[in-house]
Amino acid sequence: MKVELVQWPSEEQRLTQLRRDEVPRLILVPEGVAPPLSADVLEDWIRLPADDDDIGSRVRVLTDRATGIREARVPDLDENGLLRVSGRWVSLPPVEHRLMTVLLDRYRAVVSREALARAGWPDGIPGRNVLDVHIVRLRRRLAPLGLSIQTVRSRGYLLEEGQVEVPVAN
Amino acid sequence: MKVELVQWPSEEQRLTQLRRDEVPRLILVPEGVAPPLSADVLEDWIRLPADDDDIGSRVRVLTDRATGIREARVPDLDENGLLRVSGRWVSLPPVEHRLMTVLLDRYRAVVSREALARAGWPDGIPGRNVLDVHIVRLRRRLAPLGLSIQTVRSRGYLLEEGQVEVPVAN
DNA sequence: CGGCGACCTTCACGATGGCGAAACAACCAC
DNA sequence: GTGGTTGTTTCGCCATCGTGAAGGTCGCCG
Repeated sequence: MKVELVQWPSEEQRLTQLRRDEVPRLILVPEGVAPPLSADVLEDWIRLPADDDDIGSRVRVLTDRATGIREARVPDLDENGLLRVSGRWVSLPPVEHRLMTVLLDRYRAVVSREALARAGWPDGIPGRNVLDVHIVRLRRRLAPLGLSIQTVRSRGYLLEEGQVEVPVAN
Repeated sequence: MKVELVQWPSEEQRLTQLRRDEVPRLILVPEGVAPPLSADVLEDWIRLPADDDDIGSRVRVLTDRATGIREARVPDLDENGLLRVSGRWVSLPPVEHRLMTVLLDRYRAVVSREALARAGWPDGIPGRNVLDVHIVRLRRRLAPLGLSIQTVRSRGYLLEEGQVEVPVAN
C-alpha cells in the first residue's frame, strides 16, 4: 500500500481527504510550524528538513501497519475445497473441507465437537476418536497458512490466525 | 498513562522490556544512528536534537493511543467460557467460568466470598479452601490479559484492570 | 507492644477424564 | 504400483479440580 506525502499546512484539505479514505500518510512539517496531531495509526509526521532515510523509515512503518490491517481478513474457502489466505492456498480433502466450513462460519469463535462431528459426518460419526485425528491433520495443513486451531477444553475448537495461547502454570 | 523516553541504542534492553509490557514509549535517536523500526502503534521515535514541543507532540499522541486502547479493554465473557480482552483471549474452565461471571457482573465492585461460593458451587461448596485455590488460579489466568483480582479483606474480592501499586499513606 | 487468631496465599499431591498423536490398515484414484 | 484419504487402536500427556498443609498478613486484645 502506498504512503502519501502531505505538505503541511498548505495541503490541509488533501490531508482531510486522505484521513477519510484511510490512506496511510506522512505529513511534512516545516520548521517553526506545529504538526497536526492525530492518534490515527495510519498517520505520522516528520520535521523538515529531514534526512531521506528518516522519511523512508517512517514510510516503511506506515506501510507495515497498513498491510497488517489489510491482512487481518477472513480466509476464503471455495466449494472445491480450496482454502486461500494471503496469496497462499491449500486443497482440503472432503472431510476436512466440511470441518473447515463450520470453523470458518464461526471464525474466532468456539465450535463444539458435536457440531463438527455433524458437519464432518452427516450420516453419523464412525468412531469416537476420528474427530481428534482429523483436527490434528487439519492443524498440520493450516499451519503453513498462518492459521491455527485452538482447543477449548471440553467445549470445542476455535479457528484463528497464527498466535498461540499463553500457557498458564498451576 | 505515562510515556517512557528511551535512549537508543544504549537502552536497547530496556526497550525490549517496555515492548513486552506494552508500555507506550518514545525512542530518542542521536544523529547518524538508524532508528529501530516497529509497526507497534505504542512506539514512536524522534531524531535528536529535537525541539521540546516536538517531543511533547509525539508523547501526546502516544498517550492518546494508549488510553484509547486501554478503554477498549472491556472484558467479554461468552457462554463457552471464552474471556476476550482487546483481541486476546483465554478459555476458562467451568468453575472459573462461573466465578468470573459474578465478578464481571459486579465489575470494579466487591463480591463477597459467599456470593462467589454460591456461584461457583450451586450444590454446596465442597471444602473450605476451594474458593481460595480457584481465586489463585483465576488470577494467574487473568494476568496475561491485564486483569487482576484484588482482595478486600474480610469483605471479598474485586475484579479490575491491571494491578496498580498504591502506597499506603501513613 | 507483643502475641494470638482469623483470614488469606500458595504450593504440592492424587484422581479423573479430555485430548494429542503416532502407527497401522483399508480403501480409492490415477 | 504410487500416493493421498480415511478410520481404528493405543499410549500417554496434561488440564481440571479437590484436599491438605505450610506460611504470611493483618487486626485486635490483653
